[in-house]
Amino acid sequence: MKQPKISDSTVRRLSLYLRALRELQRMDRDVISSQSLARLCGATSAQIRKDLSLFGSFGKRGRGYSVSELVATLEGILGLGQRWKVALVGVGKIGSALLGYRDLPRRGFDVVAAFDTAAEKLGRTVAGVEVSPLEELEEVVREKGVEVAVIATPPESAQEVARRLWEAGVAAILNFAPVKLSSPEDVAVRTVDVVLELEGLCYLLTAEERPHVEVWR
Amino acid sequence: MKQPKISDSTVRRLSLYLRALRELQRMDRDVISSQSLARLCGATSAQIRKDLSLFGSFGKRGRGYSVSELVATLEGILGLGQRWKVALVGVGKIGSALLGYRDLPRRGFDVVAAFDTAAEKLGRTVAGVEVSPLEELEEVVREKGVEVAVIATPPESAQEVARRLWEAGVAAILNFAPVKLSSPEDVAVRTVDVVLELEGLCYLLTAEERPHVEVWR
DNA sequence: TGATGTGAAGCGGTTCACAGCG
DNA sequence: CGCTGTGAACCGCTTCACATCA
Repeated sequence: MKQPKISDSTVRRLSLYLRALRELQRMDRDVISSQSLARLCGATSAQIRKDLSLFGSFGKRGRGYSVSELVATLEGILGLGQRWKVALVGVGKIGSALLGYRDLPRRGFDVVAAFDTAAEKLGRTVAGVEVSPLEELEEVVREKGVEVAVIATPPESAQEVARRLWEAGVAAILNFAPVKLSSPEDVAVRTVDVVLELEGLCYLLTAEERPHVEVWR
Repeated sequence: MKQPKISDSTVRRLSLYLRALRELQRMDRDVISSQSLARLCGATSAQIRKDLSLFGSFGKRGRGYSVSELVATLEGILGLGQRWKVALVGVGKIGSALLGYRDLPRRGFDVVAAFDTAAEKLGRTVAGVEVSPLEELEEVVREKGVEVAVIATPPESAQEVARRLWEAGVAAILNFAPVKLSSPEDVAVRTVDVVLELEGLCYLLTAEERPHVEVWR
C-alpha cells in the first residue's frame, strides 16, 4: 500500500476514531465493527472503512476490527509511537491551563519548556515547568530538542513568535492567538480560535430563526 | 437572494474574513479588494467573492469592498448584531481561563453564569461571575435567559451536562471535553479537542519523514 | 453468514475564466 | 481599466453497493 495523499479531514477523523477506540480499550472491548465504531464517533461505517483502507486492511471479514490492533495501527499512522516535546509560549490564562492539562502527558505530549515576557512570571515553576524569558527561546528549544510548540500569546506577538519558533527548528505549531499565521509550507500550523467557534454556532442559531428569507439585503 | 444552504466551511471562513476586516478597521483602512483580503486571511479571492455572493453583492466593481460596510454585513449574517448570554459549566483550568478571557465580552459574548460541583469553588466569584452549584443549572439558565453554553467538565460528565443544557433551552454548545456528544439535530454543537489538534499536527510531521513508503504495514 | 475492502457513482465545494459594471 | 459577480468546469471527498473472504 503506497503512502497516499491524505486529506486533513481524514486525519481529523483518524484521531477521532482513535479517541473512541481507546475508550473501548478501557472498557475491555476487544473487537468492534465499523458500524458500531461509527455510532460511537458520529461517522458512517463506509467512511471509516474507506479511511482505513487508505493505509491497508486491518479488519477481519465477518468479524470486525481488533480494538487493540487498530489502536496500535492508528498510533503508528498518526506518528504517536513516540513522545513529543512541546514548548509553550505565553503563560497567561490559556497557557497556564494547558500546563496543568493532564491529558497532554497522558497522550504522549510532554511540555518541557515555557516562555513569557512578564518579569513576575519568570523563574516560577508552573506544573513542573520553569518559565523562561522569551529571549532564551531559540537556545532552550534547541537544547531540549523541542518538536512542537503551542502559541498562547497576545495576537500582536504571535506571528513574530511563530517565525522564531520555526527558525529554531520547530515544525508544528498549535496557535491559540486569533490571527492568521503565515508560515513556510514545511511548517504545520493549526489555529484554535474560541471566539470564531462561538460565532459559527451563532450563525446556526440565527439562521434557524429565519428559514426562508426572500431577499437578503 | 434567497437564504441558501451554507456549508460549515463557508461559515468558518466568514468568521475568518470578519476577523481580518476588524483588524483593517482598527488600522483605518476603508476599502479592500477581495485579493488583498485573501492574502490577509489565507484564502483565495475567488473563494471570498463566491462566499459573499451567497448572500448578496456587497462590493463595487473596479474598487473593492467598503471595510465598514462588509463588517456590518458579516456581523448581520453571522447573527452578531446582538449580545449573547453564555453559561460556563466546569470551572477548572480551562473554564477559569475562559472566564477571564477579555475577547469574549469584547466580541459580543457575556458569560452570565458558571457552574461546578466542587464545594470549594461554589459561591466564589471568578472574573465577576458567581459559581453556582450544578444542581441549579436549569433554574439559572432559564432565569438568566442563557442562549449559548460552554462545557469544560471532565469527559465523563459532558454528555449528561449537554442533555441538561438543551433541555433547559440552550441551543448552542461549545464543548471542550474530549468526547463525541450526541444531540438532537436542532442543537448546534462544536467540539474543541486540543489533543486531537496536536495529533493532527504530528501526522504531518511523521508523514513528511516517510515520503514514499512502499508497503504500509 | 456477516462485515470488510473497494471500484464506481454521486455530490458538493473550489477554482476558473470572463462577462458585466462602476 | 480594474475588480466584482457568477455560470461552468473541475476536482476531491463521501456514499453506495457489492464482490470478497474469514
